[in-house]
Amino acid sequence: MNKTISDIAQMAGVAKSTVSRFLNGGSVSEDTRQRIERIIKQYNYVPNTFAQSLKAKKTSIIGTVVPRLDSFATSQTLIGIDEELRSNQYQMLIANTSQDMQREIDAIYDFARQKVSGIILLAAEVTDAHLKAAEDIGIPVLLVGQQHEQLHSLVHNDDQAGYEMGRYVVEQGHREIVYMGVSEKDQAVGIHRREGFQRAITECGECEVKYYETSFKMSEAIATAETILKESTPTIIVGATDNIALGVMKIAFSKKIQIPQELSVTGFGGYDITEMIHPTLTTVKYHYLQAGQVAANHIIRLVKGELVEKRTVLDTELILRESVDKV
Amino acid sequence: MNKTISDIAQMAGVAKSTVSRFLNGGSVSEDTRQRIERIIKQYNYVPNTFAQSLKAKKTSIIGTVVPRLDSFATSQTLIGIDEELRSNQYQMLIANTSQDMQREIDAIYDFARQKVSGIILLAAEVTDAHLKAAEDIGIPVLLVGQQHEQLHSLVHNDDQAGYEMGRYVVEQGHREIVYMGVSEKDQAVGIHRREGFQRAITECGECEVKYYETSFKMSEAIATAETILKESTPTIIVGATDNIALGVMKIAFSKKIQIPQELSVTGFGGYDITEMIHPTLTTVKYHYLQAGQVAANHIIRLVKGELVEKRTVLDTELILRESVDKV
DNA sequence: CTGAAAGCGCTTACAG
DNA sequence: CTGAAAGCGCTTACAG
Repeated sequence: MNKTISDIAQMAGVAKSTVSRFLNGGSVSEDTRQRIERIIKQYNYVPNTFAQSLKAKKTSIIGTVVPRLDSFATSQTLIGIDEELRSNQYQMLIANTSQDMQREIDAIYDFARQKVSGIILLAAEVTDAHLKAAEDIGIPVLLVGQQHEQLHSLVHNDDQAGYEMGRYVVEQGHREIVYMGVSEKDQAVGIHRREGFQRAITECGECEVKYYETSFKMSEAIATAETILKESTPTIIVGATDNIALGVMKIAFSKKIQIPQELSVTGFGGYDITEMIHPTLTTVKYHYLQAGQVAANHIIRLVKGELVEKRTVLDTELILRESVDKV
Repeated sequence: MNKTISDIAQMAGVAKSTVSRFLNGGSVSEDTRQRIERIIKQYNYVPNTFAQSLKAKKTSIIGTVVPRLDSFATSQTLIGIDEELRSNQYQMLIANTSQDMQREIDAIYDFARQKVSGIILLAAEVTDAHLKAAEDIGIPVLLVGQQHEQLHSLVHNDDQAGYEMGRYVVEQGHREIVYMGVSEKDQAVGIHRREGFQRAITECGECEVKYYETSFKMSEAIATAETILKESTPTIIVGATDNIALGVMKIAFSKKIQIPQELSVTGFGGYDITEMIHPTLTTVKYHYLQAGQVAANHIIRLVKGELVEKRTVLDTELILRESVDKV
């Protein structure tokens, strides 16, 4: 039922190679151009993408690997990628790996098999298997959210984020400080963010902070926070993510601890939800949407063989809201 | 660099048609099978999907059209679809339309061009253009979240959800009831959900409810709620979605109206966030993940030409939490 | 500017 | 069970 290039050629009274040339912007006579154009419009002809790809051995598709779909950061980044890709006539293919490392690796190979032109990898952790996969496939790969010297990467300035939050906490007079972080396997969040924070604490001179490790899951954050509040009486708890901060707020509410009067709380991320709740959460905003746009832009340039800086760092922004009190 | 079926055939000392037959589960002698298998494994051969699709004129891809990526409902549904598709060897392609109706239509045609086997359409509104597109392409389409007699559809039981919430509100003794709904263009939410609620109110006999229309955006919900609270003093505000309820809570907090002591609030959806906040929100849980799984299952059956009920309705579940007081 | 021919990597009847 | 041949719908040198 769909017309092929041969049909169009025949109806326009030319050879199919001429139609192909027209389609691909080659030079054809004015007369031919008009005839072909008319027929194409009339039958609403669109080239078969498979046949094109089979010849070209490549596509205009960028594959994006995400660890999970139900996170603010992922959604926003994907939207940014999609927008930018679309306006450059690229398509986005999404592979969700549900935080399964092996599926992440598989997804990279799968994308290669489908001849995507480039891959954007939103990974929480970069292993040797990731590096090997990236090397094996011979397709540009861009890492987002983490960095690695062997890969092009785009990161948020976690060090700055941590540092600014640290300075603010110190400035507000807090001295009983607790920081709830995550595993160092996630270098960006587990190491850089925390180290930035620590830097501010160190500069303070007289300040100290107690570190606890928890996970990205709110249920675990709640459990950890409960333990913390049993063992000590911090004036502020800094959650390494907004979700962790939400967990802290939750346990505080149930223990009738007033925020921020009795306990200040902060997060990182700048999720929409942080300004919907009460009190609104002081946090560091990460520009996920922009990250997505820049990522798309970079991968396209890599695909075209253009030069792209090996590592791009996006600024973050401290957002002061209601969940922190001065002591 | 990638091996083709000819390479494999040659190395195995057979014809490529034999390799193809082997690949597609046709009968080959034990001896041949082993030889081919060995070579394939050795070179890690994977068939070129374009060539396959070009011949087959179809793919194992299901296209999913979503109005937005940054919504709990969408994320959960997508995860469900992805899971189920994956375990049936299908792939998911996502097209995000950013709530742009035209892009929704375009996406349907685009998918058809890419020869997806089926399309899952998460639309808030079904127009004639949608119906025409579905008809034009000659590919199975499954509507999720809305229903239409011309299309296979999968919906949540909005009527039941509304009704149960209505009964609960009445049982709790509320008589100053406000319902904040959305446009009737969204039939599921704008009409069915509200009508279910109204049914419970009508059955009550002595009850009444004032309806206001707002939008899915929290900022608008906040504005609408503010107006409502200026004009009247309801004992409960029922938001047609959790986001609307969140908007109500937000304005209540800022006006120092205690929830639920001075004002009860409820929503619909069962978003994760509703149990992270304080007070936790009484709502009706929609089983989005399951909806995604069922949707994937149905579209696969439609693709295979199997019989699928025209309309499937998923139960909802009233979740009682802290945001409602008895009066 | 235009067209005939070869070829991309598969699959599918059709013979044998 | 196996293989030669045709064909899916394009693009790309190569002649003219």
